[in-house]
Amino acid sequence: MPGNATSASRAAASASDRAYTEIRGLILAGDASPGTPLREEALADIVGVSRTPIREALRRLESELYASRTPGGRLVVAEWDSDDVAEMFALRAMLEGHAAARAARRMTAAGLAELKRCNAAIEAAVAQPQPDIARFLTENRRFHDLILSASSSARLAAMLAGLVEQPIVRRTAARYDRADLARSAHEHDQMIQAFTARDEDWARAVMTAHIRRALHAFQNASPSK
Amino acid sequence: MPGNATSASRAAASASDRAYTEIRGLILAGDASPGTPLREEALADIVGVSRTPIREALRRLESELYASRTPGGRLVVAEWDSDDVAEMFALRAMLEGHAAARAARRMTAAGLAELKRCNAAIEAAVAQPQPDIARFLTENRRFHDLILSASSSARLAAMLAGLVEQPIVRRTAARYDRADLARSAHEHDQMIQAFTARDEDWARAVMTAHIRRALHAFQNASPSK
DNA sequence: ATACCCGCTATTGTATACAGAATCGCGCGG
DNA sequence: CCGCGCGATTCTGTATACAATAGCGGGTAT
Repeated sequence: MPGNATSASRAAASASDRAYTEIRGLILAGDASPGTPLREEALADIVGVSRTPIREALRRLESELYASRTPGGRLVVAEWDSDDVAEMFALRAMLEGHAAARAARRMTAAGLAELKRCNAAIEAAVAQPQPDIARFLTENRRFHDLILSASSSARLAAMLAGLVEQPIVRRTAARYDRADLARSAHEHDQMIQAFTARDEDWARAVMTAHIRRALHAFQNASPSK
Repeated sequence: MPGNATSASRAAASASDRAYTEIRGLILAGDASPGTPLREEALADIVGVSRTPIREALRRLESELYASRTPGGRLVVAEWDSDDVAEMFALRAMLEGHAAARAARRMTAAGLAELKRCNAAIEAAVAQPQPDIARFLTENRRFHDLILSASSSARLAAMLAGLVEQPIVRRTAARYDRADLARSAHEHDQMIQAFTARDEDWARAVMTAHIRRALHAFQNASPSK
């Protein structure tokens, strides 16, 4: 059984993608604290590729604000204060709300059926004696992705890509109690109803509320940070 | 007088930046129509740099949806249909509206004074017998940049960066008649009032209306496209 | 003791070289 | 006559080499 699951499952991706994932992982895990310089050669040694894919990964991380540039052009790990996290949630609420509104216009019967199956899986994961958080996270992500894809806006998808931090979602869900998890599923259900009714405003409002509630759950989970 | 003004004025920027600007220019000018393959070596010859900076420019253009990837990993000039342009305006309206709301909270006296001077310049440019469109565009951009910077959100700035297409703004303004231009200045003035009153919702609403009007001006200017 | 200047080193920016994958055209077979 | 497979060619992905520049530390003069 060579290697661990994480690296094995990503072995097929390109070197740039692996570099991106790995470096981002270092940042999000806190192994590289804010202000730490991101030196290309050092990272190349860590990831095990040359500087070229490292550079591409860093440019991407810079554009997503994981890293910031010093006056002299060096990259350092960016500071993420609570204001920025709140801003990320606010932007997500707006953009995913917009996605939901678009999706309400464009939703197909097949897409709707898939959403229902997906949320049924979420409800099942929540209903267990010990809620299955991992399952919840997987299916929750899928639920949101289905809506995003139903919105048929590549631009929206691109903008949201760098905004939906799974580590943040995970931390949020980890603090959800059963009632919160059930509420989430219920909100998803409301969205399905809004899609069925093709009511854009309703869909937008439910999605916005859904994400803003997540913001406050996250803030309660880590009050000082 | 060697070279032209454009290339001369950008000679100091890095090779990657020049590549980005030049390639984007080719796309926006229509020299490279949608579907045209963007081959790295060919572009390297055109721009006069090696493939490395070309690659960085292309990754950036790809992330901003100027280019899209074929199944095999080749880049081609992306198709921009009227739906996508409308979507860009919609997103701009949301995001700049959000920026205006944040700015209303954070606006300083100095920032407000600068906005007033800026809009005075716009009004002057509009009031001339032959409205000074170039001046209008410069100061208009500055006006919006001032608000964005007053909003103090690096993330918002990053998201809007790829969205505010000067060529589109230019085409829009080119079709504005004097009344439209005056209306623009008047809307700016309303924003200044909203900032003075620190009324977030007002600022957001005026900004949203401002940009949505621009969308319709743009659509009227090029009805078939 | 402190502030400034100079030279060295570390680090990024750019170019080039090489390897692997995808596409296109040709010839073959149905 | 059309479809399919296979090889040559083209293109991208990655590694390495070279150039330029920013930052740091030591040394010196005031």
